[in-house]
Amino acid sequence: MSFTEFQKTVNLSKQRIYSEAFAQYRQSIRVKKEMTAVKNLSRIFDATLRISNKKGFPSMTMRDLSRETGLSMGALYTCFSSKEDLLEMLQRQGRLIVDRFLKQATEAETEPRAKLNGAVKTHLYLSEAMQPWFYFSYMEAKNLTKKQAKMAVDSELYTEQVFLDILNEGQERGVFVPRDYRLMASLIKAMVQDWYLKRRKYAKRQVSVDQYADFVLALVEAFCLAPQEVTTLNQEE
Amino acid sequence: MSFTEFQKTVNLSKQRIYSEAFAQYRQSIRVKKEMTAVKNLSRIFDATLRISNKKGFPSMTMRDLSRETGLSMGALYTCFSSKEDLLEMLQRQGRLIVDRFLKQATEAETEPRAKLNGAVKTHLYLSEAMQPWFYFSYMEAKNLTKKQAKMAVDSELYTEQVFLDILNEGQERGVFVPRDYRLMASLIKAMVQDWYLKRRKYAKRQVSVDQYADFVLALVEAFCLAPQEVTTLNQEE
DNA sequence: GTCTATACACAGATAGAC
DNA sequence: GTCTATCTGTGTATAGAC
Repeated sequence: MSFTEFQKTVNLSKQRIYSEAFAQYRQSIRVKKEMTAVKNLSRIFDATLRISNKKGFPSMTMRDLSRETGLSMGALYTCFSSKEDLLEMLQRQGRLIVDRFLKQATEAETEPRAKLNGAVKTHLYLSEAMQPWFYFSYMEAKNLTKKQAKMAVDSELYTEQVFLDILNEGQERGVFVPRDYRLMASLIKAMVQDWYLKRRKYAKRQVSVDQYADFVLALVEAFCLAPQEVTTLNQEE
Repeated sequence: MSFTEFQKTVNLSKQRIYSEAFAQYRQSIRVKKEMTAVKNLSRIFDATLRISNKKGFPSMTMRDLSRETGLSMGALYTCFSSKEDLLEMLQRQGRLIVDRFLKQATEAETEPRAKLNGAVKTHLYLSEAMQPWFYFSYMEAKNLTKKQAKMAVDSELYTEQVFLDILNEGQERGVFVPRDYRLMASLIKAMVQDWYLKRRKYAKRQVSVDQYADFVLALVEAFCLAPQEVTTLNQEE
């Protein structure tokens, strides 16, 4: 799947998930009509990401948010019960989308190299399609409650584990040579993160997400691929 | 130089630089005796890093800082004129140390592979010796003034340029094969940053800074080294 | 449901005693 | 030089009119 197609499916699923978010938070939300709630919540989430990614969530005031959304303070507080509650909702709905996409994507391939390729591309595509949310989650991790922070760390470790499992399986099957794959998985994660953390730098240099993905994969394979696989690769070309 | 030796030289130079910081900020500091100022400033800087790296600089209150340093609010404000001023001083003194060490380190080697090795190790050692400051600078970049933010970005690009120059020179001399070295330099930087951003994760897994450095270098060389260099490498062993 | 006006808490900063 | 007590601004959150 190309990135453009991927982007579309993410946007579609966003709408569904906003509705689900409303259902889940119905208790803590005063607004009763779903349409109003979803419409406002999506504006609020977008505005929160825009403002927070400029000056940080703790420095974003409710008056900032009121200005950016065009809603009054009163209207804002019918959608959430506190600033902390807003953070939690934003956090949760983002993870909902991410989890859904990552789970479905890892099931497609079976061959280790194709699996690795798929995993890296899915992660990069997803972080590109939801860049503001990924950036926000990384930078505001400190402001989360203990429970929320643990979930954030867990989901990061889960990602790493996906890479690690693929690398280990590849080694067992003789596709990859023995290496410290724990460390390798961490570094793949680090490189994937750099893509959304330094989004502007790469945009300025006109590096596309596909170029980035291919480069990271080539780098990792140069280090991990067994010699016979490299030969196979050359014959294919 | 081993990391332990490196650590010592950094600590020595810290003392000198605190004195210099005092000299530089003499105008905006009310305290007159150098000894008092330096003693307090170093306590304040350390406490600021400790608190901010837990909850973020904007969420750190002056009362937090007062508690952590054991100094009263009044005493704090004799050392700096505002919270923003404190941020600027901390930022500047950190960069002073970093610049000094990076400049002196790049001059030592001439051969491309040794140069790359030296550059990566110096960066990792320095970020390890001053981990709280590096973490702080990365995370609080949003809170800096425009001028300060530009300096932070510049110094990041400078680092990348150091790696890029080494890689390009290596390619010209036939030690490295042709690659997109702009992107390669960015990824090296990303991996170096991951070391100080995820300090706890690596500590928990008992990965030492030397292990990390060696792994990153092996990964990069597997991708960039010309075939004849790999042969040379194997013969050496 | 949405607005305006306001309550209340707490932040940064300083004055003045010692 | 350092302390305690206090000023003033601004942030979150809500009450009540429309």
